[in-house]
Amino acid sequence: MPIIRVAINVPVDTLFDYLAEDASPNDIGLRVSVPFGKKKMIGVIVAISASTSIDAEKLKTAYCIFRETKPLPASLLELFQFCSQYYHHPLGMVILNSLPAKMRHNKTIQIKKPASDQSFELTPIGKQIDVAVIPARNRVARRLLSAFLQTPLLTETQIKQISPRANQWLPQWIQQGWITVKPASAKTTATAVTSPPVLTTDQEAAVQAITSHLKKFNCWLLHGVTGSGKTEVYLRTIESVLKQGKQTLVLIPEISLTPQLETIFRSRFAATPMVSLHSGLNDTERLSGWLQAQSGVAKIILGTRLAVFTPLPNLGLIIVDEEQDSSFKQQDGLRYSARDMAIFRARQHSIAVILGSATPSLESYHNALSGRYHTLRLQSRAIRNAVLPQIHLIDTRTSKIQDGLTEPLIQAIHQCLIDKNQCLIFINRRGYAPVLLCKSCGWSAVCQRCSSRLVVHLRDKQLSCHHCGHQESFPRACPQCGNQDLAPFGQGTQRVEEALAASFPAARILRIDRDSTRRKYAWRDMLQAIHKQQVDILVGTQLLSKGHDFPNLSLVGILNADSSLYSTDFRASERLFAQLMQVAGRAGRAQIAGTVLIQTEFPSHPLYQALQHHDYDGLAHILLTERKTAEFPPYVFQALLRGEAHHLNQVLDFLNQARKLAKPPKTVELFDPVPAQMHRLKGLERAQLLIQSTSRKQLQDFLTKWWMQIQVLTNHKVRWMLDVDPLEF
DNA sequence: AGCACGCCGACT
DNA sequence: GTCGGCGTGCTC
Repeated sequence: MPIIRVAINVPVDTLFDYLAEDASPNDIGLRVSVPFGKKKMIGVIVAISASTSIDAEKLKTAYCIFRETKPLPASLLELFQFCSQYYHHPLGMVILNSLPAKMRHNKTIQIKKPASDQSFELTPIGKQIDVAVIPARNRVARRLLSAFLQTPLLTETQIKQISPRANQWLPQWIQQGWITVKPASAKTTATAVTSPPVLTTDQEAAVQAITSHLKKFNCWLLHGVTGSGKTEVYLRTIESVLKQGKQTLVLIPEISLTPQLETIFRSRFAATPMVSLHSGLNDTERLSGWLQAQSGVAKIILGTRLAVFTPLPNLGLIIVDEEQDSSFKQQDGLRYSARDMAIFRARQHSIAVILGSATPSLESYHNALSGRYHTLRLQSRAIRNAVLPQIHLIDTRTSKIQDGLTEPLIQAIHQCLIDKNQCLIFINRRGYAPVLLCKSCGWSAVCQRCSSRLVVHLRDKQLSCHHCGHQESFPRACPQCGNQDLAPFGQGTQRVEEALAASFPAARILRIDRDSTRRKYAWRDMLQAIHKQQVDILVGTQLLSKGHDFPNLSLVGILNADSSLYSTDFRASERLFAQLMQVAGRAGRAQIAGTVLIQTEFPSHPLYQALQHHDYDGLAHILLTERKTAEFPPYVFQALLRGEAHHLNQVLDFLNQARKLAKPPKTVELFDPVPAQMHRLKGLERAQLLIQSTSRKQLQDFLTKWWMQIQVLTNHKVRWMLDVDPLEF
């Protein structure tokens, strides 16, 4: 009887062998129901074999193989294998976590017939029905009828958008003669197809370059400022891939931007089946999208990072939009980078992958400089000939600050309100560890060993390096200028909103952050309010920097950006620049010339200088030089051994034990265990140990051996894991 | 991850 | 005597 080798969602990196009477090599990649301990589990068949090393009495028989869906293709299993090895995460967990929830249930999948997407039209009888006829408690029915009364012709998709259960009323209404069914072909008249714009020279060149090399692996770094028309390049390349009958995978960051891009894509490719896979979907919707992708029906797959693991039988192109965005790296469990997995997939299939960004990650930029990636630049703003925003710096050492706002900024807001334009106040309120800073010359305390910034520990008047563990005591005065007024840096920003309200009592102020957008339709409602000009001043944090066009926005004010300038995280400057570029891009996209005002204590800092001149390359070179001398990525490859337990000492002990076990080659360097930046999280103390090497291969080989050694060192008090290419420390 | 096994202390 | 605490080890 054949033996199947099954990957199961358990935290042990082993495959489990089972007897399966009816198994054949065609079943590799299918789901299988198996007995596991006392439980019934679902797994995925990854291999088939005639023999096994497992004792005959231990070997059990699989319950059944689920054959109602197509198996996962071999290339996808290969991707999982790579992912499991590279990130040191059990294969079964990698595979099963990538599947839609319904595929993880130990049940057969009910494949519903594909939606015909027929339309329904209100009849003359229907037009005379008053909404009040429907009992008020049938809220969905009322909404549906009012929708019909507004637009007499609705497609099934549109009806589903009103409510997933809205279609339950359709048969009844057809019987009552309120509505009639229209065949699907009638639909195209309802959606207007937008005519593509004329390409700029840069766009033309980019499209030309990519489309003429679609059938071999190439990584294209599409580098263009906000508004330079990256989306149009995506659309043209996709068009070319569609002509070959192939699928395109489009990965986007984890933000509320999905619907916007989806709308653009749908209106351009109205006749093309497209699915979008993001966290807003319920289990049924996700499964349906996934199945359409897997069957090859869906030609465009738009999704967030998890979508990189979707089976795509006919993949022709991958696009990673906003490639520098940190949400492409998962921050718990399997800590994979969807961007890097996308590149691996493109290489597997010998196809093109486009990394799009206005401010590429230094890793990608470095790869482009070294020739591993090809750069495509989009220089000019393509949209309506809009000009780049004017960026001005307000020196907070000379301008008086009141409740976080300077006089010039208040003046500018005032003028903006008079002109009946909208303004955005961007508050950078990320909680960074305090660093020691000289307010007169800008000197900050850095570690001699790794030039990472030292963190202030006020209790014992010590400075410590969260990279290598080095400790030293407070200096009495600034070693650079002798100033004795050294203070921990980083202030709260709570009072800014109140101050704004006090200064502009007549203005309508809207605060946008995690809390205020938590409610389901909050974000959508807010956007509508902004577009209808019901808001004068927007106050926001990180969330606001991305994506959306605010056509009436003419002023952007940026507060408290300096704290990231002196962060202990070596990537903070890179992130700040990307974020400020994005926020600045919000201003003056349409007819209005935008102005950006940045309040800072350090107006001559290279980052602000680069920002003012829209000079990404200038800053990138400075930052890369810093990274090179400090031996930080992209010049070295890193991994973290992370541990968490109830007491910090348990974690540190564990990390020290692990460190003792390690026999690293010369090229691999291990640092001392240090507490994590967020060292208390959910009641657990977290610490980590940095491993770094100039050779990715040697780092990997070392990690693989070390991982097995650590596993023997079983310590149930400490939960641990490896984080390869970490972004957060 | 679950779950069972097993070895110790505090109870009716 | 046994109930249950969680440290340890296994799951094909």
